[in-house]
Amino acid sequence: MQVSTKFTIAIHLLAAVKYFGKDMKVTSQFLASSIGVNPVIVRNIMIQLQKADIIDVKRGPGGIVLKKPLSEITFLDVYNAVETNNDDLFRFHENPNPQCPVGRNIHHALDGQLNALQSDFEKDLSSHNLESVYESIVEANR
Amino acid sequence: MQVSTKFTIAIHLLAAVKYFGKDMKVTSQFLASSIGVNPVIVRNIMIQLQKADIIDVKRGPGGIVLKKPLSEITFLDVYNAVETNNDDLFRFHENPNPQCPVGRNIHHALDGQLNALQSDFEKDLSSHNLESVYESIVEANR
DNA sequence: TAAGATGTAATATAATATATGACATAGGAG
DNA sequence: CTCCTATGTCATATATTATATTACATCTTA
Repeated sequence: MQVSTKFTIAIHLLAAVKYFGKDMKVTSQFLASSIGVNPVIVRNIMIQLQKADIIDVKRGPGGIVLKKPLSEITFLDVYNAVETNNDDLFRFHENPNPQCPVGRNIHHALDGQLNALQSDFEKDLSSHNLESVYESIVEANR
Repeated sequence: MQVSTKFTIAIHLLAAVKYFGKDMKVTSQFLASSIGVNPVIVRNIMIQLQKADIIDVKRGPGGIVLKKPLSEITFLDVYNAVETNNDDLFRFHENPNPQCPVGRNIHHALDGQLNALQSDFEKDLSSHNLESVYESIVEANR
């Protein structure tokens, strides 16, 4: 399994909004060209980031605005905004045999540890924020 | 994204081998029935667990043997054995624009943190082992 | 040598990820 | 108030992955 590219695309998108936002109008078309994907992909991610209260999007003349400083946007915020399909990190096989002493109890025996692992992963994600990504890009262009 | 069911299937499999192995011959057919999946799925996972040096499989009369005590098999061992398609946890969008100051540097600006997150996740996985899963199943059947 | 189990190939299906064109609609700019 | 531009959204297409299944060759022990 892999985290989908929507995650890195969203981070790229947010860094680009911060980088270009003060000088020019940032559109989905422009972002799509910087990221290297179709504008519709960008628009869909924009919608997800809006729902997560991370950005504000104005229609008409267009314009994307960050609702928080990058230092307050964590990788977990972006991950949750974008990976909305399933809230369980681990997929469990669905038909363990209830007649079997192992099959009957495997779910209960595992769930606690799987949930703990998911919490750990989320905690790891929340310990990173977008400020350092942006800074690193600014640094590289100096 | 989600970790595939192969992960929980492999854990179920190993717990069942320990649980039943001393009293009876454990075959892929039997395991498939306990787990609730096709025997070929089980055999393929058996092959991956063999390659990872976790079990020994004898042909002919059949028979699966654990090569280590469950306490020495971590979730990371199982995860690595079974999730072999990609060794990167995060998939990166492939065509950031090299003409763009952000696109040109996003990879470098992110890679360090993504690798750190992967290491954290692997460390989390390695802090769990199969002994407690087995114990919990034994306990439930007492 | 026969039987039983694994190793493996071929194939089918469903779900997911990603890409793309088309167009209705909202909302500033003039 | 009208026009233009960019977003919101739909429909569809394609590739990849996950899972399921049948069939059979092959190995090993009894």
